[in-house]
Amino acid sequence: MRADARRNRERILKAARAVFGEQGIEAQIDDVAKRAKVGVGTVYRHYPTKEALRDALVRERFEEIAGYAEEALRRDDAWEGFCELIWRAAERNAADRAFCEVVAFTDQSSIVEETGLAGSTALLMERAKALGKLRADATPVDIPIMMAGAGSVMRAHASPAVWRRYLTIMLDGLRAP
Amino acid sequence: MRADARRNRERILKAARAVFGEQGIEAQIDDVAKRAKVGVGTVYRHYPTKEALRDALVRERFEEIAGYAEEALRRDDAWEGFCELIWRAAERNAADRAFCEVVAFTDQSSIVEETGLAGSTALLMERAKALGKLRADATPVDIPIMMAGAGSVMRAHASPAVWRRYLTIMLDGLRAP
Amino acid sequence: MRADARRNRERILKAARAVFGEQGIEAQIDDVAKRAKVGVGTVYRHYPTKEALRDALVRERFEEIAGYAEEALRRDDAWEGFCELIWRAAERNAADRAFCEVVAFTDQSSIVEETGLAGSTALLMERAKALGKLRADATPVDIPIMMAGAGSVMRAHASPAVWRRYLTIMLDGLRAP
Amino acid sequence: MRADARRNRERILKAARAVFGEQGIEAQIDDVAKRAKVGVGTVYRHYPTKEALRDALVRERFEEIAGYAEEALRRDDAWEGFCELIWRAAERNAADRAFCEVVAFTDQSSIVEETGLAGSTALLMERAKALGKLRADATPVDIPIMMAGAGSVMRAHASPAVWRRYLTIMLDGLRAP
DNA sequence: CATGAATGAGACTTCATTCAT
DNA sequence: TATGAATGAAGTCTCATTCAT
Repeated sequence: MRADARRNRERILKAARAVFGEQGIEAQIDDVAKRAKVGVGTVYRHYPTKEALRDALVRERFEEIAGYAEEALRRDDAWEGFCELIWRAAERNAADRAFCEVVAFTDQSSIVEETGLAGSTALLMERAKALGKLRADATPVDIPIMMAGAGSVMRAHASPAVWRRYLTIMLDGLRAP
Repeated sequence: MRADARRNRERILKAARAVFGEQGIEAQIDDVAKRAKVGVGTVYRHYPTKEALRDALVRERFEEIAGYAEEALRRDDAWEGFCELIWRAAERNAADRAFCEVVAFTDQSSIVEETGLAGSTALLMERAKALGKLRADATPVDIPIMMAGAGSVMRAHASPAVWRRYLTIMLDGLRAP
Repeated sequence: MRADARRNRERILKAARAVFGEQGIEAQIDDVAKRAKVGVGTVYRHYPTKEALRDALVRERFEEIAGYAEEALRRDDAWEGFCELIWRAAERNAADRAFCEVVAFTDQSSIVEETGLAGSTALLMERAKALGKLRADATPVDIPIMMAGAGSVMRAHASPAVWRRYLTIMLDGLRAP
Repeated sequence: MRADARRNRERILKAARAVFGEQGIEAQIDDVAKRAKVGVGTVYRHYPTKEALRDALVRERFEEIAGYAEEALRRDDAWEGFCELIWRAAERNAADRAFCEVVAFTDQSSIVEETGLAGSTALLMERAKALGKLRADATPVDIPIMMAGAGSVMRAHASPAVWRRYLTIMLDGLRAP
């Protein structure tokens, strides 16, 4: 890919992050283009539909979170790693309106699978169960569920205190009795 | 209000319940009117904006749930009453796409307040705490939070098993340690 | 249908006739709306797609021509009736750019069938053959063929003399040897 | 012109023939470039507009047909030569969607003139008239007319039988009575 | 009061052509 | 000279809301 194309692609992604983050999935491609100081056509050249752009953003974020999961796996206490993963992911997502909307309303399990997040989380949870700290019946699907829930709580209630409270309860619910 | 006007209002509400329930907030007023066998103008006469109609539906549902809360208050064990309230509300909401979307994405606390649901729940939770069954730091805002979470889980994952699992974890998280 | 709706529908059709006639199938719906002094939405209410509007125009014209065919059937000499039909249809179409384009490039046989033009023409041709004036191997499909040919000649060559010459040759070709 | 430039020009023409032939005038320059394995810029360097490229293709074809006309002139019977010319040209054009569209909708007489096709045809027709086989009032403009008609028939009706029938009638119409 | 036709801003997307690399 | 990324006007269609009948 040519240097200028890569530069533009970056600009578009950056602009998209901002615009989607502020306005949610309803954000307009024209606004993204304007923000990126690029013609609409350029946006469409890189991402052939609005959905493609949105998915790129979502995937990017899940890749980042997959990175957190890798780090969490390196911790001694898998349960603590698990909790930290959840908290870090949530902190990261809190300001991103579109991401919250997407995970809250659509099943993103294929992306979760592809980014390796599913795998790492499964491993992490198994270990946490082995430690007797995670409830035995917890499953990897609980993660998307929590994220969906957290996403909507974040969208519906401005205050971080509210979603933090939500996560606290949720994690307590997941702790082994 | 004239008799026919009241009748129309009822028809509109009924149609709106069906249409919004099936199609979510994106549903069109025209469809509601068509279903109600009424002109769009009539819908707008009763509910000046789409939001007004949606709010009427939401309020109606919260009033129903407030009724459940009243019943729950009459039970001997407040914690059991609380759990039952949550489960009944969830069962009720599960099939209503628009309701899920609304509670998942917007703060409906004023309606919750006005319908008396806030008050009953507060009382119920106090009693459950007194029994030592609800965690001491639980607060009435946890209810809308749970509903937001459940709403999004319901929208994102078709299977009832998924949101039931979600509620189970959530209620376990709320149980006194 | 309400009086104002019918009036608008008429205005739209009239505007469409003019705009499509002048600019061909590429004409824009916005222009039709502007010409009809009506919002775009109104055009789309009456004709849900551009194609629907175009088809309405085409059908209208074929109905008119089907009327000519009825008249032609009432003439004593079927061959003369046939020729007259062709000439009248051509005169009618000559000024209509979109119609020429449509018949020149797309098979409109279903509309030809539905308007009854196919039937009348078949009858007319049978009689003309019985008189020994139309070549025995001529078939009703030759009509759309002639119209396609005439349409393109009309579009490609401004002068009426050119397409009249075309029709003359064509009809001579159809005359019994 | 440099050797590689000439080579590119050839590749572009070849690709354009294929792409326009398949998709008609609506074909995109990008597709031509892709097929030619060349950048769009290169196409535009050789042919400054889409029309220029299309015209090059049309001219090329008319030159080929002019060659047929030369051959036809060498035949003993000018009328037979004329008929053969028409048939050969038609067979050649039938598979070329863009060519059909161009001749069906635009007057290409200047190209017909420039390629010498006009001259050869005029001569051929004069001779055929002298033989008493071509109708006396036939003129060289009848050729583009027939081609326009045939082009549209070819586009509108998939089956070769249909346009062959068209040409048969047309040639019968041109035969001296 | 009821009706439903009309409105029109605004959304997404395409593609001929230009121009930086 | 070649490349192909960038441009952006323009086109189709939608839908919340208004208003004439």
